[in-house]
Amino acid sequence: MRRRSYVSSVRDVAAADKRDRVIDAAAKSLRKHAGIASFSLENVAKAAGVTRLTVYNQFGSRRALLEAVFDEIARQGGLAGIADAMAMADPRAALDRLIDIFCAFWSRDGAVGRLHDAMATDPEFAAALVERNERRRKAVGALVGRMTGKAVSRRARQDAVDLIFALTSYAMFAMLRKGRSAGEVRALMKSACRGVLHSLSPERPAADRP
Amino acid sequence: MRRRSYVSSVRDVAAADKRDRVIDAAAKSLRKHAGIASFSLENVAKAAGVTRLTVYNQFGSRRALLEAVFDEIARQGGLAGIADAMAMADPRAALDRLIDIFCAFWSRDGAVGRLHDAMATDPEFAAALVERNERRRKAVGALVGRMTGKAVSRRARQDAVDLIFALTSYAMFAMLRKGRSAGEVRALMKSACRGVLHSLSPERPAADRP
DNA sequence: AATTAACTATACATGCTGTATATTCAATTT
DNA sequence: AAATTGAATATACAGCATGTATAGTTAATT
Repeated sequence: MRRRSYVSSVRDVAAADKRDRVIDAAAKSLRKHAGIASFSLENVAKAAGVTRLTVYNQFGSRRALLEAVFDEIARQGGLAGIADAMAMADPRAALDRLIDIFCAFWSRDGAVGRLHDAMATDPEFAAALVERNERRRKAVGALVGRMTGKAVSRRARQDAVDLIFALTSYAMFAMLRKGRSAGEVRALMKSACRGVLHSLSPERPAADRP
Repeated sequence: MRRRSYVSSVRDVAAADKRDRVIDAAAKSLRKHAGIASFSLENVAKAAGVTRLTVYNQFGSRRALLEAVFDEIARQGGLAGIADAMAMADPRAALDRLIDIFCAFWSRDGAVGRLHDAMATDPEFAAALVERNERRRKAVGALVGRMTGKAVSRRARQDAVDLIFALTSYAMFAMLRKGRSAGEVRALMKSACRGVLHSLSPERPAADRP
């Protein structure tokens, strides 16, 4: 029974500190090991110098820890620049900027790839990441909307948005990464997106029409 | 010690039969359950009416069973048409045909998606599937080669091949599937691939050049 | 000085993969 | 017909994972 309340201070700081240590250890483990399969709370706890139970006290579940790791990486990850990009006058330049931002994010930390792998085994975690990706989808949708006049059908616009969303996904980044520098991947992504937009634009030259 | 040899007949037939039953049960389990996480040899064995040990006797490991399921689906999957497609005179038409074939394959059996999910947790299984996908990569490479003259740089050709390979992957199919019929996905994939090839072709109109 | 809350130690339930051993039993071989 | 073979079984075990439960420790707060 709780009769006194006991709020904050040194206690909370120490807990937050330990929490950070656990997240760090988890990220390091994801970065180090080859597959998500070898990621376990046991190893993370050991690496962080705490008990496995402490991890449960802090995060509640494996899934919650993974989400915390993702959010921490996202927090440090330069995604703040998105607002600036969206504020640019030219929507095409803004899309290029978005691609820069997300490619930097995808390549920033190797743990990101493993977190995407975790989507395969944990549907609820997958839903959590999908939800976080909606921000990108919305951004792409807004930019495509600004680029296309009313001559373009709703359907064609939706196709373009979905295509660009897929082209700028982590899955696509990972597929194109093999044999390329990060810069080359960025350039290729931009080129591919331009191609999508090109086939959409009403002022395309006659030679392009079917 | 073996002193007599004892070859084939009713025994082998029964074993092959049971093997098929196990593969069927595994495919059904993959189709039914939401995630690859709930796929276990225990459940498969139970569903197939055999012991878990029988599964091990037949396949040796969880991974080998998954590979067997994939190969069985591929065997029934209409991939035989690839040779015909490659024999077509027009490489662009051939690519369209390839996209039809692979989209049909991706959508044929829901288990295919779960098998791709299994790549995340089992690197060796992932390698096995990647190896099976090389056939598609080679086909795309050959078609792009036939489409491009020597005016196109090796690098640009490689970019096009990788982009089309990625655009025709299961991952892309799955991403575009949401909110679309299989036919719409096919059409969208074809359109996207045409866009890639378009930006590559030397006889493109002046308006397209940077 | 009493109380609170985070952390720990330990144990347990459950489920998975993979290996080992002994046994059953129908099909084959001699 | 009798001996032999081999797939399938029954049963057990080791190892590792997640998640839960209980009781104890310790330092900050009231």
